Amino acid sequence: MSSPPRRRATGRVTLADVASAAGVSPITASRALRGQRSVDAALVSRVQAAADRLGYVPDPAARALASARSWHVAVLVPLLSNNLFVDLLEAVHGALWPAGYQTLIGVTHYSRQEEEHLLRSYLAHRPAGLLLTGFDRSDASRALLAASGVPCVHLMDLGAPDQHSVGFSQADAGRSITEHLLARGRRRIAFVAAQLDPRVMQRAEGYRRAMQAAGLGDARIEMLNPESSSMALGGVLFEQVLRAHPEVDAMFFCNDDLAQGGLLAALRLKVDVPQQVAVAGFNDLAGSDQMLPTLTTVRTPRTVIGTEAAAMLLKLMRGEAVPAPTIDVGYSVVVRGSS
Amino acid sequence: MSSPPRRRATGRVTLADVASAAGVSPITASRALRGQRSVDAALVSRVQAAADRLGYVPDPAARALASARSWHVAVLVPLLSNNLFVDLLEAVHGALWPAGYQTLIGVTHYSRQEEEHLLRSYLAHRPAGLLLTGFDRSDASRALLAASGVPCVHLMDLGAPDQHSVGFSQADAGRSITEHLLARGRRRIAFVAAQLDPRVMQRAEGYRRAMQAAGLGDARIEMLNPESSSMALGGVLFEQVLRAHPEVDAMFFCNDDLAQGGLLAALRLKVDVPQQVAVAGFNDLAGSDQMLPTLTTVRTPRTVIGTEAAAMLLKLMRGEAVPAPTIDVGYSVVVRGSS
DNA sequence: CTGAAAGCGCTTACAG
DNA sequence: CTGAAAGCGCTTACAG
Repeated sequence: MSSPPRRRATGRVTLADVASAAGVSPITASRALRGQRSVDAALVSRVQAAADRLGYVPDPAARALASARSWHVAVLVPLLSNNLFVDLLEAVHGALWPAGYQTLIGVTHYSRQEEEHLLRSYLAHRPAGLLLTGFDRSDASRALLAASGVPCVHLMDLGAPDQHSVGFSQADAGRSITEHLLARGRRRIAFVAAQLDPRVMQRAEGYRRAMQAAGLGDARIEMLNPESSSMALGGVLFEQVLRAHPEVDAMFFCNDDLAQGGLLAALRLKVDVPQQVAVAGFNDLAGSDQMLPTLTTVRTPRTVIGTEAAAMLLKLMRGEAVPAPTIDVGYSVVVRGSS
Repeated sequence: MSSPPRRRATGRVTLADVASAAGVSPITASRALRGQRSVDAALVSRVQAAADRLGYVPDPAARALASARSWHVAVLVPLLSNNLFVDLLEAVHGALWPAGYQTLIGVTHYSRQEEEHLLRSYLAHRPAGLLLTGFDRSDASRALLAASGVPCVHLMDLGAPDQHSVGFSQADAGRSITEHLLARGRRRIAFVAAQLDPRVMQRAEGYRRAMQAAGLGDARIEMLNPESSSMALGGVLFEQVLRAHPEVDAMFFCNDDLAQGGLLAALRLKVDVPQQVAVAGFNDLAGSDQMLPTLTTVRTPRTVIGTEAAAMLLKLMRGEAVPAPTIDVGYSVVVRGSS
């Protein structure tokens, strides 16, 4: 005497339901729905119709388990409170979603440890791909990545040819905006920075190179503050620089939020910008074109970075070849009223 | 003659590996790892040790498939480019992550259709819970939600008692800030808005009630623009209002980014704030305390909303009772230099 | 081009 | 308190 089958029905419309409604086997239904060739066109449309009629939605968990892969792409960014990364994420999502991938967002707060923790967790989900900001990570993170074999593209910065990356040279950009200030006749140029993450320090390096090349290596003034970047901090630093170095005739802030804060502090203190001191920022964030005076800055093409990185990752996930491991999207100096 | 078993090994350390290493059955290992009572303490530590030694990471897909539930919580917000929602997300994530849940972020761009699409997709993943912004959604979305039975908490706004929500009265907040301007002696108060989403329109309603109550119902001036909110648009609207209604002595902008743009336009146009026209915003976004003059606004406690909503959802997901379906976290009027 | 069988890695539902 | 069996819903690998 056999007992009745123990069922654990979830009420879900399954592939088997679709298959029997269409009068084919589950495998054929699966292949038809996934658009695999080698299925008769007539069958495909019959399966498609049955799926539509029944309101079939594939179960991602079952799919992931059976195929040992998923349609998740994890994107790790340092912060969400900087619009830069939001723009990046929107672009990534906009490119990945139509291709059927789901974007998982992780925030590292510029911490190697948090990144490692997130990586471990996301990797357990067998993501189809990974998008990481920059190259600064722990050895353990690197090992996890290598062991996972998950395709990975790095954002914002340019890496060695053995790694995939889409970005631009942060150092060159820092050099260019400094050269712009030099070309405007400024000599006592201060570099003012917060956060001090690796990309900020590369901009610092660019600043140093430009000053050196102009024979002003000795005149370098750097105000480096490890706190997180904000308009309020920008105002504070603006004052500090002027107090410590009244001779300063220009300030290059490592990020626009600092620069905007600096510009507002200048208004408050009635420091004439750009007459007394020119001001430049970095990233061209929202509002920079609205300031008084409008802010000279470096426009960083994060939307392009997001789109191109997603496209590269899509290729890698499909096992296709990518033309080049590194895409340099460049940057541009936007000259406005503050310099 | 039986053929060899067909294996599809993924190289993963599985629960079975842990179990055999610990000398117990997979079920016992599973229970031990999940911290279920009814497992001998000695066994628990043996299993734990084996898991640690082998570097076992549970497979979320297998877990989701077997248990018909997941550890995903989907959060749908209108935008990421408004810091308000970023703060909200950080708070939600901060409360959910330690509890073992993974936050999936979806962006609706204030579109009912996009929300419906996202909902359909996320629901296929059997999320453990859902966090939605506001109450404005399509009938199809409502039906999907109801049919899914997934616990759901609504953010930012207060709903009917049959729905779970954490927020505050947008209308009351709009009324309060208008009353503040009235108390300062302003009479020709303009309401200036963009985006025009439901919460903005509730603030408009609060403005109207306050004006009505002050006997100024006829003096209402409303500048409603459906474009998305930005500092640049705030500047444009500031000018438009002044041109169309030179008698205006105060402007209540529905969001701080607009108000900041208005303040900068005032500087540009040399309109004296607050002497000639007072300015108020909404949300107390980054930079509002840095403007010249500093911006009077409504501080909205989005971090509290995120934390409380996550806590409520956690209870619902565990099947626990919640004290009340609605939590009103309130708001406060922050009076600064612009009014 | 199509399908019967087996398996992915876990947990539920029954037993004892 | 512990376990053998079955099942979750899909896809891979092998046949034909």
